[in-house]
Amino acid sequence: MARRNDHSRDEIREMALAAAEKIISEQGAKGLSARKVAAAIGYTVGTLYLVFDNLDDLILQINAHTLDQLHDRMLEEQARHKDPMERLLQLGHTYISFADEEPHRWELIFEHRLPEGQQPPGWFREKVARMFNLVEASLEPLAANHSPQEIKQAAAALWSGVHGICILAISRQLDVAGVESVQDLTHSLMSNYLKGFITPG
Amino acid sequence: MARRNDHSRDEIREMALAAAEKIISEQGAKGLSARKVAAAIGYTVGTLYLVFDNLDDLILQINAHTLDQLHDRMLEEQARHKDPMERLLQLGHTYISFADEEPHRWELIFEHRLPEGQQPPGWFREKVARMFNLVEASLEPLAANHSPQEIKQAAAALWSGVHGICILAISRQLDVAGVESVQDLTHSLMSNYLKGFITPG
DNA sequence: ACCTGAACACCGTTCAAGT
DNA sequence: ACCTGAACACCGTTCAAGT
Repeated sequence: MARRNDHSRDEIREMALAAAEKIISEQGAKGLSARKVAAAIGYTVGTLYLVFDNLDDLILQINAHTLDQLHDRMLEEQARHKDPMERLLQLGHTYISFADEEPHRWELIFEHRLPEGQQPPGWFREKVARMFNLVEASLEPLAANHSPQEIKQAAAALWSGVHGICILAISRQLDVAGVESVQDLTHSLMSNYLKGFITPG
Repeated sequence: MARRNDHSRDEIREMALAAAEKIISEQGAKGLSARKVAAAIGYTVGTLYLVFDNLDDLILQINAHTLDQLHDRMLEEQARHKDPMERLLQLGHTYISFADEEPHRWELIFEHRLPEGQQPPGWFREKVARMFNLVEASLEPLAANHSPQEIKQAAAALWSGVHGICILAISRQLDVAGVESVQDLTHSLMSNYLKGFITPG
């Protein structure tokens, strides 16, 4: 079973991340374990600790990758529209679609808790901020009569709202609420909020 | 260490739930273990399995209790207002306050995942529905010109929105978005949405 | 009848020892 | 130098055996 020198540090890292993502996608956060990842790439558990600080570190890196994918896709699909309102609404729909297609990986971003008192590293927080900034930037052209502070708050409200729909949809709690189409609900939330926000008085 | 006949089945159940809630409140979901709960009430692990099916069952019962408390408090604090709009807004504020005061217990309701394919029992789903119905009922007097179906959807949108704010606030992701007051954000979300929803045209 | 205590199959993490 | 394999301190869950 000795595989020494078969792979570089970086190769092992990539293999481990890919294997871990597969486990998460298929079985969710509960299905992940260091031993399973190690087995999947043909190494011993100990080897993982040469490449990651611990499981939290590994999960953080998976989440970083997921956030990158999500951000790329939001940019991509938004680029298909010219109308500012449609560009903003598209962000919400892309967010929902992604969560729907990759529920376990999407959930992991927001469910993963670092040990008490520890907070995510700066490079991770920036990836979250970047996504939020996309909402803010897309809202701006629609809200010329508002202060930057008001726009920031509105962007946070919109993102929170869409995010909440995702969470409740994934945990199937919206069934109870008699919701039929999650995309319709998202549209209703965003367009009514925007109508209220933009309309003067 | 033999405690036989010291307590009835029901007493052990209550003691275990109380001990488990304390652990959750203080240390979060990760801090909970069957062995810790057993130790806290002076019994062996095996005893817990005479009283609960498994850990998931225990957590479901904790969550049921938390949902009851939350619902009671929403009713209570709403009763302080007569104005329909204020009654509705109060629901959001109470929801946020509760999540802020009991983050770990509140999180557990929505983070806990049953094993693949299993869904919560009917009595649990009813507790979630009851909370949602409260939002719907409070929205009704404000939306006389809308169909029951539209009101249902609007209630779902409002609840999702407030819920999303809670989640992002607790996981400290709104800091990144430059939000100062969570209660202000909640007010902005609800009042702008309602303005858009109620305003004709 | 009620509860224990030990067992089983798993964990995350560390680190001396092997090649 | 690189990785292993065994160890340590934990898990959830079960169930024969003790009182």
